Amino acid sequence: MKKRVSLKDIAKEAGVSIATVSYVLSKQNNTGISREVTERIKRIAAELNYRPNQIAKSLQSGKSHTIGLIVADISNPFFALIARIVEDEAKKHGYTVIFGSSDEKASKSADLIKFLLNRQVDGFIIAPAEGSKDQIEYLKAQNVPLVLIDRYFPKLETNYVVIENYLASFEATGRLLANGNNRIGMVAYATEMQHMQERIRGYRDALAQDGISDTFVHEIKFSAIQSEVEGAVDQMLNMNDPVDAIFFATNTLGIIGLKYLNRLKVSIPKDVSVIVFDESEAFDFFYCPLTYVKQPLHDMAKKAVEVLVEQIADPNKGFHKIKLGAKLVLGDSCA
Amino acid sequence: MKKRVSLKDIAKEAGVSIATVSYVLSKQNNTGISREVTERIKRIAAELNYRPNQIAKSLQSGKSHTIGLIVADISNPFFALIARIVEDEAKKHGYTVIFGSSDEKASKSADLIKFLLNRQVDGFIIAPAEGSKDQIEYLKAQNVPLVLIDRYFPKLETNYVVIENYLASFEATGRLLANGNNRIGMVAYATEMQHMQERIRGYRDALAQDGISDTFVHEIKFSAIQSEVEGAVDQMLNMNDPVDAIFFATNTLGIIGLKYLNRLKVSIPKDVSVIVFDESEAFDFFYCPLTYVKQPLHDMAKKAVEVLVEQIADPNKGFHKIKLGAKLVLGDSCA
DNA sequence: AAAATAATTTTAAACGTTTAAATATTTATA
DNA sequence: TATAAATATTTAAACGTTTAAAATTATTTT
Repeated sequence: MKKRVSLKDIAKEAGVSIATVSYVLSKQNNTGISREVTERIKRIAAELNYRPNQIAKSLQSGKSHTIGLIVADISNPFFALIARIVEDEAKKHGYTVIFGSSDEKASKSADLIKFLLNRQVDGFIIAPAEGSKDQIEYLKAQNVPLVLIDRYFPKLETNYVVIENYLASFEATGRLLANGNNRIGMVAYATEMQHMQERIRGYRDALAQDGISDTFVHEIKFSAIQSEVEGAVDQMLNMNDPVDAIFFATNTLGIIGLKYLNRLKVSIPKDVSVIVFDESEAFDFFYCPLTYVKQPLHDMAKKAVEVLVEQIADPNKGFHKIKLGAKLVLGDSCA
Repeated sequence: MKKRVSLKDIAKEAGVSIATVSYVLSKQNNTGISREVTERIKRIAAELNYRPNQIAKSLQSGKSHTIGLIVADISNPFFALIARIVEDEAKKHGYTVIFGSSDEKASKSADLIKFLLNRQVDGFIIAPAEGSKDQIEYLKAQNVPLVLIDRYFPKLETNYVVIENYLASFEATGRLLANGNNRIGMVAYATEMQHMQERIRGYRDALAQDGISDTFVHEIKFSAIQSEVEGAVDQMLNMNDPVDAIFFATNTLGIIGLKYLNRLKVSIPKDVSVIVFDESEAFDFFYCPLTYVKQPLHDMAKKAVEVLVEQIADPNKGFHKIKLGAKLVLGDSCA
């Protein structure tokens, strides 16, 4: 790689000191450098195609103007979209994004955090994995600006931007009930993470409010999603008194579950009603327009960047705890 | 943000010079530092939770151990998957990834390249946008290691990892012909980029080889994808002698086209046959299993990282020009 | 024309690291 | 016990930037 042009090169060419060049090039105006020298330096900088070395700037300023984004999996459309919005919003504020995928594993998350800290990111946006609470606490203790997204730890004071999982789930389940279903199963992830537990609680409370005591929650391990979802569906359909509705707690669970229901030739909503938390391009091709919970992803990601940038600028502002509402979009999948 | 622990802090604590600490901590062994001092320094470093400042290392070494990834849109599953694989492969080689989305615009691509150069990335993996040829030439002239992915410029000597677009398209079109279709339309993007032109050429040659002179290529502008795809489909179906098959040249075009065909209640493959270049989660929900071209995305991304890392290590190795085969996966959508 | 003031430019240190070269210390050899 | 040799440690410069403070030069003011 060709040696990059530095202030030194410009200084030599212009016959002035490095400092003079720096003043001219890094302050917008009023630097006390003469008009003539200013112009000469600017001309030479342009001629030599000077590009400031951001790394040197970072070392000097202690700011990298970089934010670390940690999600479960950047190839999951849910997170990919978040990443895209974070990228755009961050750029608006002059920040670059370095991302990493934790695969929902605390160990990978820890590696990523270390890695990104070494690279001196100015702050983090994290969709925390289960068991990563101590990592977040560590960052807090180090006063590293951070915003949790999508999930958070209720017992930990942090900035976060999440959605009203309980309400959304309560509403979705309520819709199934209102449509006459009363044996409603739920397929969720096996995780203590609050967002998932809230979705389950919303489901349970909705049933309880209707005086229904039979709940069927199937918690799926990340390590064997497909087989466990299929097992859960099998179980729910093969009970003595099978379910008449299934509520999938995420995008991925819904896709896998619906694919399996297709394979079983279970007809929706005739044989069983379905609601999915999250949307997906894929659902547009499902023969039956789905009823699903639409998360305000754009707002969530945008807000997260805003909060983070604010925290970086002034770490002593109080915590931002933001819960956004989700919308139940009605299709024909729960009759 | 709390002041980070530096070599200086450790040195002071240990009563030795910074250099000694550096030798102990950065060389694995045989540094000529006494056993006793070595152990003391290591202990103190651990106690203080020392983390090397990667930025300072980068400044000193001239290597950032970062690669820039530029794709059209990170939220497009095609690129999101590439990003994920690049991330994983890069990490294996000790590299971090900074990504950016060009939205197929040369101007955005130029901004991104500047931005990433300022951040001293060691090299680039780029899915180049139309009109970005001069940017790539500039990077070449500056001897910045780079690998093009998915697309390339035939007249420009660079490293690239792409697929055999012509062959794949030829084969796909051949399949439509073999199944008895002979009025075959194609929906592609309006771009001079070679990958798209090759797909169109493959389609044309396949028809020509069968002695069919009626070709219907609709080139869609990025600025109005949905309306133009729908217009193209309308036109193809409302001709005097309508098409009996449609070949969508990408993922996105296919999804939009199929959604529209659904809305028109056009039945596949009864009313019209369909093949799509690329796969998508969404296609799994389409009522008719699709015949599609499956790209070896994993190999492509992995190879791109390998080539880039090799180029960074030794920029004088010759260019790697890699074309991977794609596979036609048979469904029931072309009868 | 000297002194005071203002305008311009340079020096030098700093950010945190690496590393060649110099120096200091210990151990071995004669 | 000098001296040579080997071992251990430090000094100093460098990477490219910023910026306070010092120095220089030019312009006013008396």
